[in-house]
Order: sequence, then C-alpha cells, then structure tokens
Amino acid sequence: METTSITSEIGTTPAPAPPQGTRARIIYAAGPIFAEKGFEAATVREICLAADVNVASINYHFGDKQKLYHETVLYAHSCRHDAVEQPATPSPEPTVRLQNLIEQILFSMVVNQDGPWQVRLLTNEVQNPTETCRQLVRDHFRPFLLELTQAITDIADKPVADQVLSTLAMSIIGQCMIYRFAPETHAMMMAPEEVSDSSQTPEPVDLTKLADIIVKFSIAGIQAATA
Amino acid sequence: METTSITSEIGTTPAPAPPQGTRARIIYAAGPIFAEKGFEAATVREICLAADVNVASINYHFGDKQKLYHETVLYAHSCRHDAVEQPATPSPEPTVRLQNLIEQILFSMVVNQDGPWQVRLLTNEVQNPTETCRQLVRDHFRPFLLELTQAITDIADKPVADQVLSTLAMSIIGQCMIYRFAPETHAMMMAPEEVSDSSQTPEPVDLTKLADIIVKFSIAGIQAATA
DNA sequence: TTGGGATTTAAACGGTTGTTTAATACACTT
DNA sequence: AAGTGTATTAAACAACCGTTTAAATCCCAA
Repeated sequence: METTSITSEIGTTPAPAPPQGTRARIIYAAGPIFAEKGFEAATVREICLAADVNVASINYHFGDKQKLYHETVLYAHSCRHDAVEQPATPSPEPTVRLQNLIEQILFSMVVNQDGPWQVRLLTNEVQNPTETCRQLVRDHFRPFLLELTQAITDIADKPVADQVLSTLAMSIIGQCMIYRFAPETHAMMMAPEEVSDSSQTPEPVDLTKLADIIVKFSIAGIQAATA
Repeated sequence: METTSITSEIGTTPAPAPPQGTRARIIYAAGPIFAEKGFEAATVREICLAADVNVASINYHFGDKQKLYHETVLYAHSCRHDAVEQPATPSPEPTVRLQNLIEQILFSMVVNQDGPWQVRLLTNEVQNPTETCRQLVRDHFRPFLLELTQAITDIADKPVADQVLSTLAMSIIGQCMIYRFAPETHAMMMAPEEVSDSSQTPEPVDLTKLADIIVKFSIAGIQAATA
C-alpha cells in the first residue's frame, strides 16, 4: 500500500485537473461528494464510480471509509490555506492587522475558488467535529485566534477582560462565517420569490466591499464595547 | 390514521415529560436523534426503539421517514418560538428594538432550555435546507429580517444602500449565530487542553452580558458603517 | 355482546451498505 | 525468463436500511 500523504502529493498544487494516482483520484472524487452529502450519506460506491476505481480500492489505500474522510478534510484545508496569501511581516498598525485577518477568513472561507467543495467540507467538519477537527484547531485555528485577540487588544488600547475579549473575537468571526454557514437559507431570505435553481453557490456580494463594511463595523464595535 | 398536527398537540406545551400518544412519542424520540446524527444517519429503528413503538409505526402515522422529519423540525421551531416572550408593543426607540431582536435570537437559538436538541435540529435544517426550511423562511425568518433592517435604518438615521443594509443585518445575525453553528469547535478553541467529555453542550457564557456586548458592538458598528 | 374501523404487532421484503476475499494483472529485480 | 511484491479486479459477504404485509389486538358505538 502507498504511504505517501495526499497533502504532499497534490495538496500543494490545487490541481483543477483530475490527478493520476489511484489514491489521489479517490480523494479528488470523494471531496465534493463528502461535502455535498455528509459523511454518512456519501457511499463508497458512488465515490469509486466517480473516481473510476474499484470499490475495494478505498479499503486497500485508506483502510476504511472513515480514514478516507480524514485525509479528504486535511486535503481540503490545505487547499484553502494555500489559496490565500498572507503578508510576510505583520503591520504595526493593529487596524491593518485586523483588516488582514478579516480578509483572510473571508477569502479562504467564502470565495469559491476552484470549487467551493473544500469550504463546504470544512464547514461540515467544524459543525460536527471528529478527531480531524481537533487537529485543525490545534495546528491552525487557535494560532489564528491568538492573532485576532492580540489585534483586538491593541485596538482597544487598554486591558480587556478575557470574557469580553473572546466575545469580541467571536463577533468578528461570526460576521464572516455567517455567509458560509447558511448560504442557501441566506439566498432564500434575500430573494424570496425568484427561487431559481442556483445550481452553483451564488456569489452576488462584492467581497472587497463586504470586507470593508465588516472592518469598519468591527473597529467601531471594539472601541464601543471596551470603552 | 391520526391527522392531528403535532404542533397543536404538544407544541404549545414544551412537555419535558414524554407524551402519551404514539404519534407524539415518536416525534419526542425522533427530535434528539435527528438533531444529533442528521437525517440520513438517523435510522427509523433506533427512533422506534427510543420511542418504544413498533418499527411500522412511523410509516403508519407519518407516511415515511421524510415526513416524520418535516413534522419534527416544525415542532422544534414551535418549541423555540414559544420559549421566548416578545414585547407586546415595539419600542419607539430603535436601539431598544435592536436589543430586543438580538436577545430574541440569542435566547431562542443559544440558550438550552428544555434540551438543546430543538436548536441543533433547526441549525442542521438551515444549513442543508429542505422544503421545510423554505416554509420557515417565509413564515418566520423573513418577517424577522424586515424588523431587523427597519431598526438598523432607524439607528443609522439616514438612507442606507440596500447592499450595506443587508450586510449589516447579516453581521448582527452572524454574531449571534456563531455560538450555535459551531459550539463544539468553539469549546475546543477556548479550552485547548482540558478536553473533557462535555456530554451536554457547555454554557459557560452569561447570556445577558453577551447580549449587552453584542448590542454595544452593533450600534457603534452601524453608525460607523453608515457614516 | 357484537361488529368494524383504528391501531399495533411480528415477520419478511428487496435493496443497499461497508468490507472482505481470492484470483488476476502489473512492474521491476535477479 | 523466472520470481516477487504491489496493485487491481470481480464477486461475495454479513449486516443493516426503509418499507410493506397480513394477522392480531384494541376500542367504542350500535
């Protein structure tokens, strides 16, 4: 059995074209299926059909369905993480750092770059976390949260109680994530009549403008809540 | 077959004790199971086992599994809607109305009154909407959104572009909903080491204080974003 | 008490699930 | 060319899925 990690195999290149190895082709096919139907509803047979491999290949290369899911989530995160560039040296100005962080969430989680299935898969995992999520929290989410709370503290320019600090951080994250947590219901609310099929996720919002509003909103909110 | 709607049967009374009728007992047992495992992963056999009824009862009383799910979601919403009292006459002061609306979301969606499964079920439905969600949007969510945008417009005290208005509304809803969309991941982020089983959803946050922070944050944010 | 619709029951239905097996094909060294 | 370990294949496995069936039971009006 191969032992190569998929993240090092095709994770570094977003790979819009289906890859060649059997193992990589399975993950490439499993991603959108897991993202759309969830872990339980997705069947190994339809994944293998989409990947054009034998049904036994999943158990041979990954052990079982659960381990395939684990690898697929990690691959999805690596795609999104690579898709957004970060400034090499953080700005000394905390409001600029806050803007960078907000844009980082929005552009990695909201924009549908080379297919939105990676984001949808991560959203599902964060909501119904498995051991995979714990790994993501430790390696990526918590370091990000620390940067965010540091920026908030600097903007407040005074000591902030821990509970207030975490509430403010969650307020900022919540503003960004709402667009990914319930995009279809959001579309229903905004356009009540014209149902439309909307096969692909509609992206009518200008992300730059959206980021600007959230940044202004949040800076004023931080100052008011810590006054 | 019975034709009584469950919402009129036990919906008006939150009913912490298991109800008597077979039909009601099925919904009472199906709620937490659907909420925890999702529609596909939940099996009719474990629902019937929990409800202590025959496996054929679901098909007899509801037609099929999907129709049972539909009724269960509607019942869950009626529980949450009844659990929060609303002021009879809206205040003329828009900031007070905004505070009432924010508390309305928080107390109906975050607090775990007589078990958090109703909220979790609604969250799942909003994320992967079926026809049931469309019904909820039409009858409840959109009227709520109209109240919210009206309050925002009054606070801004000047004309606000539609796109900005809807962005601000989503920012407020997002701040409240983030605590329900990913409560387990949120707990992971806040307490990295002490994993703990946390069988029940932990509720360390003081809701009144939380609401206060979000209200202050949002009022300042609205004024800054519409200045 | 009796008749008959409503309800509950045990059992079975066809179909699908994830996984395993054993045989086959492949690539590459000796 | 023979041998060897890896990879792929078709077929079958037991278990479970949602649903259906037909008989048994309940309940209440006549």
